[in-house]
Amino acid sequence: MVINHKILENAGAIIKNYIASENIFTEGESANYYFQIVSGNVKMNNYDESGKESIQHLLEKGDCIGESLLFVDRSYPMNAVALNSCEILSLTKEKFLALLKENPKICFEMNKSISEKLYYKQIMAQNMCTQSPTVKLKTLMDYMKSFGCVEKRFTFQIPLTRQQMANLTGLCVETVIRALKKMERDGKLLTENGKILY
DNA sequence: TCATTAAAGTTAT
DNA sequence: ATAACTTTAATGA
Repeated sequence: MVINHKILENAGAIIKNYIASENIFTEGESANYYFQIVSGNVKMNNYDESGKESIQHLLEKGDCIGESLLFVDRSYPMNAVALNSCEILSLTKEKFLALLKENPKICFEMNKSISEKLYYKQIMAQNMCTQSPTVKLKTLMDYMKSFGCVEKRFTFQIPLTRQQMANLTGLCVETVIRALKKMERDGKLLTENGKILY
């Protein structure tokens, strides 16, 4: 969790509820709130001209959404969409910035949060340029696994659908499936009724 | 080699 | 039930 729940509520944050596929914000809007997930999952995405979806980030409980836009005078370059029922704490930009000014510890946590997302972006930016689909998927899965507690081989279940992995890497689903099968053949991962163990 | 299209099977809502 | 996801196969850049 980036900011303590109580602190946020004391600062004036309220809980908003969202249903699956509901937009939290959309591309082009200006950022007026700080959002932090209490429960549920959220994706940040874009669509290209042909309608193909690209997923920027997948977020879960404790993560904040689009916080970097609160520090620059720009509109959102992507959408934030609830993947399931979500409870999200929201605090106005003004109150959020005031909270940071008077609380260095929270400010530090915010830096950590933004840096973590930047780290992911840096890894993926390089990844997207690499040609090989297996390398792209390996990089993505290594990153996901780095959050898992257990380090044993084939114990971490990738919490993504193949469709999501395709949208995260810019590959098409069919290529993801073929690449994963190849990796399974090469003993890089295990599969258990569709679930990927890495 | 990978994307695209199509078609069919499977899972989740 | 219906939509979303998975898989296989054929074709083309």
